[in-house]
Amino acid sequence: MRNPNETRGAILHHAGSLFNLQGYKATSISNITEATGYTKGAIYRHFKNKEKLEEQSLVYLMGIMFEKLRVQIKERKTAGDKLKSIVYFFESYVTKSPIKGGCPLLNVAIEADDNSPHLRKKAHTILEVLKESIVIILSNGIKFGQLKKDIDKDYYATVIIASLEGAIMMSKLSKTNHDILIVIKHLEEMIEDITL
Amino acid sequence: MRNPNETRGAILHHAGSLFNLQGYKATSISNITEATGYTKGAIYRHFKNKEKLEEQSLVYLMGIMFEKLRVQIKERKTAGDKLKSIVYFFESYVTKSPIKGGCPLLNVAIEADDNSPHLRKKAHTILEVLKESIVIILSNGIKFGQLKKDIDKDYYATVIIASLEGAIMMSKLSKTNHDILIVIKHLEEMIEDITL
DNA sequence: TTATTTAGATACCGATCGGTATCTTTGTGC
DNA sequence: GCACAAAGATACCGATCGGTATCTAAATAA
Repeated sequence: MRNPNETRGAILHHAGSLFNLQGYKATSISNITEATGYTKGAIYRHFKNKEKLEEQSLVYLMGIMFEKLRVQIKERKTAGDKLKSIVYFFESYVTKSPIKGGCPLLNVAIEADDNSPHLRKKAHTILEVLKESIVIILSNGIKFGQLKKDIDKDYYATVIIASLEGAIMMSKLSKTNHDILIVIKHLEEMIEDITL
Repeated sequence: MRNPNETRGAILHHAGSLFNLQGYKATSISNITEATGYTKGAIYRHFKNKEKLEEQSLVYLMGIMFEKLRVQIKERKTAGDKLKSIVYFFESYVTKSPIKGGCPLLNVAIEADDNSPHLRKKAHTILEVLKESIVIILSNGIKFGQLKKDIDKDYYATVIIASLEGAIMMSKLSKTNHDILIVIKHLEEMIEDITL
């Protein structure tokens, strides 16, 4: 009946959801005990303190997102289609987010930049991983003759991420997907421009 | 010696700074008493409760930003230059932000979307004002023959805001202006494309 | 079956939260 | 100069915060 791994997973799951929805600082341990049904004793057995729980929850959330994204990318054959699948993945944050509260990277970046250096550092690494995975798609696209040869990979990776994250922010405020659909259109054209 | 207007202004100023830097929920009334030198008695005389103080502080912050932006825009003659001045204004959030903590609109949008409906609503209005001011520049640019005739104004306004806000987020994590400079380059080219 | 370890519950800690009632001090109109 | 109103300081409230010490109950090894 008792399963420590399952308990730990349930805590991470619910804590991650709450952190992403309400914010890290704004979510209390009590919120998490209520959501999980476990007590403080259980939480503090599995996590040294709230700071560590925040870190692990962020890693857990991003693990989910990257896994979903990886599946989407893998389904497509060409670099252009792979890039577009990333774009559509971000649109899902708005319309049918796999995790309530939208993009965990955006959320943690805004909350953790000045205070919470531990979260900021982790978020920065996550951003680098995301950027790098786009760069790799671009590199392979060039190698396999699907994309134009002399494009600035860092440039396109940055523009894609920035405009999508910004659009998520706008869509959060308007509560529609109007803004992100516009940005998607823009990025689709941009991707077409570098496709051979 | 005693000046209620000055007191109110000082509270708004310091509260606004702290809210923008640490977050609204994460900033306590005590933080504000320490920053201002005033006591709770003074704060609660001028503001009904923390919620109202948050709202007024946001309005105060955005007032500063819009005023600075307005000056930048007014200095330029053509629509293209006016648009670029907006872009450079956003870059200043990263390199020499007029307010610590970066863009108040981005910050409040991420923190206030799910909880704090009062802040979310105000933030949404602010976003609409920002978008509308870009649309007006585009409209005037068309009217005065500086921009191409049949451009989608909403499209360009949205792409500009989204990519700049997203770039600010990225620059916050990397603690450099690398990302926003890339986005600026992208937007400069985009603006050139619609300039006659 | 029993001894031992470990997962989780319970009860509590001091600190801090937002908020308020009350008091003192300052400026103002007469 | 005096009465009054407004500004701000002080002291306190109950609730909640993150965290811990201790206890009970369940799984495991012998």
